[in-house]
Amino acid sequence: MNIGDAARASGVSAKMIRYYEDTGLIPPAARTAAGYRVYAEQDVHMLRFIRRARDLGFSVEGIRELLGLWRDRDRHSADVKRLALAHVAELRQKIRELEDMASTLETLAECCHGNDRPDCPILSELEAPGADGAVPAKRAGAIKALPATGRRQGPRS
Amino acid sequence: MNIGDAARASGVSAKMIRYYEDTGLIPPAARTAAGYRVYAEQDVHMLRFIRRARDLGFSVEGIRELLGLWRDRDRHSADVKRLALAHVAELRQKIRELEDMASTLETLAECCHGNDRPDCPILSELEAPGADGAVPAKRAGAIKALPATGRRQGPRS
DNA sequence: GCTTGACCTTCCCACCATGGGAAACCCCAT
DNA sequence: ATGGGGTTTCCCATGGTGGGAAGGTCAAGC
Repeated sequence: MNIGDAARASGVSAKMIRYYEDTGLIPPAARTAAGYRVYAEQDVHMLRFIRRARDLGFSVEGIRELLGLWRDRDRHSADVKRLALAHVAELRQKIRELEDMASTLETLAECCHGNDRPDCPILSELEAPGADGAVPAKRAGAIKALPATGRRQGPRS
Repeated sequence: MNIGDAARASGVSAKMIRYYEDTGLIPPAARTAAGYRVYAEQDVHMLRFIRRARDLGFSVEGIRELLGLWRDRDRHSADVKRLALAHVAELRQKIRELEDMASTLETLAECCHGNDRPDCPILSELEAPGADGAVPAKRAGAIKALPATGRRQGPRS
């Protein structure tokens, strides 16, 4: 199986498969005499594992740990659980931050007439925040525009 | 006022002020004979505006639009409101995706004994998803490790 | 005046995960 | 043998942010 077939079968793009190999997330693939990477069902299995972990929002580093446990037949499920719950905590933290932003902004928008006049409480608040601390004090980064949802190189869509 | 002072006064790091200038988000600052950037209160005002918009999760491009409206005395508050509500919708969308991930993972974790035995439903699900579609089909990117919350160059902390 | 330390300048590099594209090569079917 | 589609490596871009080096500047204290 060539890399393109593995990509289609796993839902991980060929580009990313090479990247995962480069960064040591997955072991180097076998090669044909001509240098083509060759994949077996087992490799596709692993790629699918990775793909699903990404779908659950794990970072590549997180996946590295998950893969370690996956391959370790003597693993303790407690370790997996700990990893998973730590990730859930991160997700919930992020959700809280986004929710704070959204509700603040929504509140401001509700106060805005939304007509053809220039006065606008949203801009006023950005100019000089009210003492009510409507704008949260903490940074959490912009909304990383949802990276093109939907598998880009998935099984022939 | 030099760039360091403007940074402290606005909560935007000197690095980022230069970056915003480079990318045209803010106009080029005046310079001393020696080439030092010089800022007036008005510039700090604008930087604070930017800073607060970032705190609300706006992207730099979004801020570019906000700044345009801010500077336009003939703006329609409806345009500001539309921008704000569109951003709220983005935030809520992202929240939904993260919430899906978190709840899926939490459910799986609840089913995991979390002991010293190797069998673990979390890994099983990653290996081969149950037909219940526990793993969401869409990608939303990993959790971009919360970028160092707290103003890094804030007003003399 | 001279030194010292804090500041400023530009330029390059790194992160993370992903895609785009070029130049070259390979394989298979007609 | 030719053409089309696969593959290889390599470089570049994204977005926002920081780190750091090499060199210029300024102000305070001696």
